[in-house]
Amino acid sequence: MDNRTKVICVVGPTASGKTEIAARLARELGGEVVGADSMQIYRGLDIGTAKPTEQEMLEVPHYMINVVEPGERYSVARYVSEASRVVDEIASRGRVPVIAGGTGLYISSLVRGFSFENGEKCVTMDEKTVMHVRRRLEEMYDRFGRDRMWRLLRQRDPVSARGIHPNDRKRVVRALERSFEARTKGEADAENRSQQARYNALWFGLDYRDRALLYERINRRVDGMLQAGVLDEARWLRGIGGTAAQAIGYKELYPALDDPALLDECVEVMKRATRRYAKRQLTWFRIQEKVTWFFRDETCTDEILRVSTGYARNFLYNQQ
RNA sequence: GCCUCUGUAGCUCAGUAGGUAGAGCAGGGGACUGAAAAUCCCCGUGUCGGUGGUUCGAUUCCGCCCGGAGGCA
Repeated sequence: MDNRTKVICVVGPTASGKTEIAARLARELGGEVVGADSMQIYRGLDIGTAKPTEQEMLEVPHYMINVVEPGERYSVARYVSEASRVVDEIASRGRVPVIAGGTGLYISSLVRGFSFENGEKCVTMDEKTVMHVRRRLEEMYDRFGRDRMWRLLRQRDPVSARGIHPNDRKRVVRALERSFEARTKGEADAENRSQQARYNALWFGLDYRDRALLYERINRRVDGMLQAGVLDEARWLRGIGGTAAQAIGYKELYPALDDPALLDECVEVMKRATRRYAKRQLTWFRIQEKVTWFFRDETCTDEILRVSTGYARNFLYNQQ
């Protein structure tokens, strides 16, 4: 008997219509939406991250959106701990958690219940120390070169080294950081992998059979963001930084803030970055999760809702 | 109408002193466990405009035809 909490997940690339489908699906099922988007987490990044509208959020409760200030650092670890509390709370009221978002790492980690704790009696570095060690390791990487750093990693944490390319500075550095803590990254990963997922999830995915149509939608959406005033958001965000500064749709526009003649070029770069991101999202969901896909150029929204609601009801009430 | 240049990958172009071709961009596939909208890895066959000719062999040389650009009238 499986008594894990049941959740519905709605995933897909940007501009595939997750927001609308998730909200309507939640309404049909008597559910509430939990966002799984690393950038919609931030307050103030509204236009560029295509957040649900006020109206949509009034019609059905939304969580994990607008929860931190842009200057703050955020992470999967924090997301999993905060979002799982929200999911449990929704379920405890007898409502259905509908987790929707495009950040694969966040949603997968939440559903599987990855633990990022290091164990109670273990040595865990505090925030300041971590950042200091990280900076030192980055300097070393640049000075001594990727091969020496990768070999060092292999020595300290062979399991992680096997899965990390020497060119991937970010991961080599992160794994080395962990190698100074009690459990290495490799050990922690293996432990997480061996556990059963925390939630019993039914996955729905949105995509286009014809990739070109998705890309057209992305291009049009970017044009729409410009009209809606992303440039102002970019101007405001530029002075803030933090994890939010990584968001697509702002950093690409910075050059145009100083020289408006560069706008067209910046917009092209922004569109391309968004297209590539969409492709990465698809790769993640196709491979990492067992998703039931709906193709938006094949099935209309109402039909998708009708079918997915049916599957979801069966999953929630008739199984086991 | 005449002269010159030009037609090669989705786009911009390189190249073969005749042995069926390669870069950049676009694009495709993949990895991913405390930064993830981040970070990283892999992937280049296309009637070389069409059609005749020379040749063992033509995308490459020659003729004609069809596009495109410029110049002269």
